[in-house]
Amino acid sequence: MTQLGTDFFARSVHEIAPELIGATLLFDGVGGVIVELEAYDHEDPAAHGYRGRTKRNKSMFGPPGHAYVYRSYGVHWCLNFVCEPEGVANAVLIRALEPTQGIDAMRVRRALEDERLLCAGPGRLCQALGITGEHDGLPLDRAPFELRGCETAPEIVRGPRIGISKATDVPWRYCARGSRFLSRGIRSSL
DNA sequence: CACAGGATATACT
DNA sequence: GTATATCCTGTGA
Repeated sequence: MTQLGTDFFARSVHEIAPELIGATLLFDGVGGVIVELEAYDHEDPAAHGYRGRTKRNKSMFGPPGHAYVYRSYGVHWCLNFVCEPEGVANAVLIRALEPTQGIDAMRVRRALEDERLLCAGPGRLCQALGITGEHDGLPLDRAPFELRGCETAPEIVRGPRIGISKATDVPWRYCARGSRFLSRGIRSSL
């Protein structure tokens, strides 16, 4: 298992995104395998960084290899990984995990038995791991975060992104093929 | 399936 | 200032 550090994120989001499928994300020892994510780049009208820096998205403009945590619909927290180059706001939205560690802790936080739904969505995942706005801007290669690559890359399916109204034509959603822990099903478009 | 919940940002008057 | 949209989810029809 390789520890994924700053150098891993020092590349284009579109290279990084598919390589993160199958990686293990832990937060304070709780987490699992990434099975779903989406890429957002700085020329992307659907991305928060597209219209420039604000108080909410400032950590998107910070150094790569750090977390960008934002509040969605005033209710949920969502976790992104900031990618190179610094200062233009490229990031990967983590959308779903397959729970492997600390499952009992996640069940308590989510008040939910069903393992399949513990981390099946960006807001659910943050609730299960206990990630909030306090953790915005933290480095991913240091505690409480832990991020490890996998040795054998899983089969990947790409498709259009979810929950956006702009740039819906680009297939920048990546999923582990056949995973039952996805936030929603995917119809492979390419 | 529809829709409320409610912070943050932008686009209006 | 008000109105509308948003990288979502739980609940109830």
